[in-house]
Amino acid sequence: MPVVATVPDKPVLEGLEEKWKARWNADAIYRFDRSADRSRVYSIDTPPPTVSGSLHVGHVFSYTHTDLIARFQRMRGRAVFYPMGWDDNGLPTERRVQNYYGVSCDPSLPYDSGLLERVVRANAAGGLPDPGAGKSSSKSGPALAVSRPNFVELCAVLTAEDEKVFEALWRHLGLSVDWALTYATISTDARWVSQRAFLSLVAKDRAYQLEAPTLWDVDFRTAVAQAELEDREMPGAYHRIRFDVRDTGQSVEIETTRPELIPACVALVAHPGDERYRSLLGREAVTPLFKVPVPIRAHPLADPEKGTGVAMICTFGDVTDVTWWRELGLPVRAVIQANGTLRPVSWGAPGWESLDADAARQHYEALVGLSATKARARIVDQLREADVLLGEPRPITHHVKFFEKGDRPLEIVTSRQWFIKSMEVRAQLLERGRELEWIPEHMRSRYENWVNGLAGDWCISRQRFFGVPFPVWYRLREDGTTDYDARLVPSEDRLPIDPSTDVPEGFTAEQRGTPGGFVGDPDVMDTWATSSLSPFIVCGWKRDEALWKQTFPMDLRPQAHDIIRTWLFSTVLRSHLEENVLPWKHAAISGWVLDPDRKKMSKSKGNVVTPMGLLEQHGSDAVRYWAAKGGPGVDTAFDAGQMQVGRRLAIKLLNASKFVLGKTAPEGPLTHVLDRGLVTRLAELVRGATSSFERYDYTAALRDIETFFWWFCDDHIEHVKRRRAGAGEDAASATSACLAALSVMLRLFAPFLPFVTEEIWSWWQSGSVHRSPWPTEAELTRLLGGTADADADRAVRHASEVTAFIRRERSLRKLPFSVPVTSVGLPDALQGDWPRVSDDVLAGNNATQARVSFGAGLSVDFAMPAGS
RNA sequence: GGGCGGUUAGCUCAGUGGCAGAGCACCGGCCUUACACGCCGGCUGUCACAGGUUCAAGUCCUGUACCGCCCACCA
Repeated sequence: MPVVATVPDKPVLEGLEEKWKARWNADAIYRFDRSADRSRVYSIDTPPPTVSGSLHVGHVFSYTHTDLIARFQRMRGRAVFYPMGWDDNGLPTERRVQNYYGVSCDPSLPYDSGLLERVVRANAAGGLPDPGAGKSSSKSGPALAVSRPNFVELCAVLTAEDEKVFEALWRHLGLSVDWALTYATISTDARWVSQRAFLSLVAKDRAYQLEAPTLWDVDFRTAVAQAELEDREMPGAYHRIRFDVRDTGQSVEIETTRPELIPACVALVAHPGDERYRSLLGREAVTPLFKVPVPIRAHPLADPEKGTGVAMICTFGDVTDVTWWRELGLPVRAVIQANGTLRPVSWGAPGWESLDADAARQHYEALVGLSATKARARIVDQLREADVLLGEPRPITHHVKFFEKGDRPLEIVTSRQWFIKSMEVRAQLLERGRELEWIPEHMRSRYENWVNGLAGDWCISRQRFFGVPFPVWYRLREDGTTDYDARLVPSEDRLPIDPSTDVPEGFTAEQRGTPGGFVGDPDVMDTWATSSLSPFIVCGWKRDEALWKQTFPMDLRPQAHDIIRTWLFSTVLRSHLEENVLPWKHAAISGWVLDPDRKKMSKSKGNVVTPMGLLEQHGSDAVRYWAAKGGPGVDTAFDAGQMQVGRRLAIKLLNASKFVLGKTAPEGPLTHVLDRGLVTRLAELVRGATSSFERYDYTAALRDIETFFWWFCDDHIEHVKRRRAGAGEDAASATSACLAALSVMLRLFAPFLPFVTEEIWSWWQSGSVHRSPWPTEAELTRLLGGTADADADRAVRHASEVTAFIRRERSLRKLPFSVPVTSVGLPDALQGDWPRVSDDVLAGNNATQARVSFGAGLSVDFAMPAGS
């Protein structure tokens, strides 16, 4: 049957995105097949981007990688489960909503059902601000205090707008997501899963609440987890300070970078083996200024090399202080409060005993209410006046722990928090990490590094508003204090709840906050406590048993390497604790996009190109081409040049396809050796590309496919085009081979260049190329009569060699193609293949009249133009 | 300080024991009937360094240097 193709006269790339993204949506070609058997399903745990930030070129890069795999698996016949999520939960959204609507959250307020409409209407004028501009664009005037449910409503309204923009970009990029599966981390579903899974952990005693010293951000006024820390280099100074040793007339010197914590000092410590201080152990020192007697103790963590070898233990200056405090059984004498300032204390009262309470009061009065930094400057003056500061402070730079989103160093504040027990399952988590297939393999060590370095259980409570609330209330005693042991939890069918407005079973709303009544847990969960459940959210855990069986454990977790310690780790943990299984088979870790200076592209450097602008400038296929060149886990330079190359490739595909489809000669069996060689080599290409893709090595697949395609255009087409223009058996053979090659190459390119391949496919095929079967060796060898044709493959190589030689000679002699070849000399080795390829090779080189002879090597002569 | 990765052409990179490669850039030529948004060709190397294993090393081993990342490091 002759091919009927509708080929445009001048095919172009412009407009393909608009045309095909609409069609794919209308035809639902990426819809997940709910009837597919588990063995046929390929499920992907897509990273939900933070919608209150901006998508940048790094997202385009890594999400393309996932899409390449999704498209390959789909064409291989898998029912691909490929949802998109939006991370709209957490601090970034909270900040953005506060600024945008001029509101602040007050969890003690009752829900106001009319507030949403009023606030949104008041803000209706003017477009949405730039999502990235959150921090600086705060509204003037006092913030309107709203209840937590109202605040969450506003978050939902604003993030819905952001999500539309994100979705439009992903569609334009050609991600083959099933948009019917989209989820959001603050959605009812996600809150249900978070609360249900949390209650499950509590029931299994895998989660607990504890009042303990916790890493604390004084600006956000919330606890933070180990995974959210980062170290920053800060200027600081060593202050050498003299403490008197009680009853001896001796003194001892310490060095500290935080002299403002002297009022919080509870002990001094030295190494047990440090001879210099052995005689002091067991004695008491007296803190300067505040005259508090503190014990001098020994602990192996005290480093004789640091400072004077004696350290001041404060509650709490750093995590080592916490260790010392706990292991030495020391009292708490906390001065830093939640907002980072020094709180008032009663000198002389229990716990604040002083040998000179008046002096302590007087010195401390000047410090109360000051931030740590200001208090430090003040106390240095006091120490100097008291003549206990030895020498001047010695400036140093040191590393200080920060909340990754914070602006001031973390403090350690005692507070009541929820924790998930991760320490006790550390060994099993390491085992899970070994079970997981990492792409690339070496990323596993990042995970092991992190698990081995865990310092404590995972603190999941945050003193914020926008997030999933803890579904817990507490009884109030008759004296009005909270009885944290008398926990009230809702029945499962009420989830999700908000304990700040919902009422526990058996109570009335009036009993909230009253003696004998109840109070809701004020906190929300860490955003990772929800994100870690993404497989549970998308796969229908405890809500859709059929879907769960069909999709979980998932096949692929794609993500970047910087969140191995957070998202990947926490997901493995939750899946292990809840289902006792690894959440996915493979983890594909993408690299970063680097700017030409080899630095990670970041907004602050002002070098981020807007993704939509990029797609519009180069075309989505071209940008995808560049992205596909970056292998898994490989940081890749932003390179507009590669996008240009991708664009040219797409254009070349249009033109080559136009040529192949332009002649509708009858098809016939593959009689000609060059056609048989083409198909043989094609089968080899398919084998290699398939195996590369199966190993998630899409980069190698693309390279091989592309190389083949250019050879097809440059050599094969040039050889056969004249034969194909003729008639008869050999013309039919050429037509058949070219059509087969085109069909195969379009399908091979389809994951990389979904728009241009779909466009060309539509010229002559029905249905979507993205739903067509991935090519197989078998379909090609069938054309050859059952087996690959090694002789033909060799003949093809010889043909290309001769052509390359003639072209080189023509070029070196600067002769146009119109000057015909008069004679060709060939090595004897070619005698066997030559008769079968000579017509095509000679025709392709304007050499049809040339004399051919055999001898030692290659030679060629041209009809020299007159005058040369 | 611990761990991981990298170092190959001017640039970006591939190369998984067997003749050092691709694209870009640069230079030269060509409108040959799909494509001038094209085609053909050319130039370009201390494979970071030092040692070792091997018939054979860019590739495997040991060490060094530098770059990047992860983790730890607040007295």
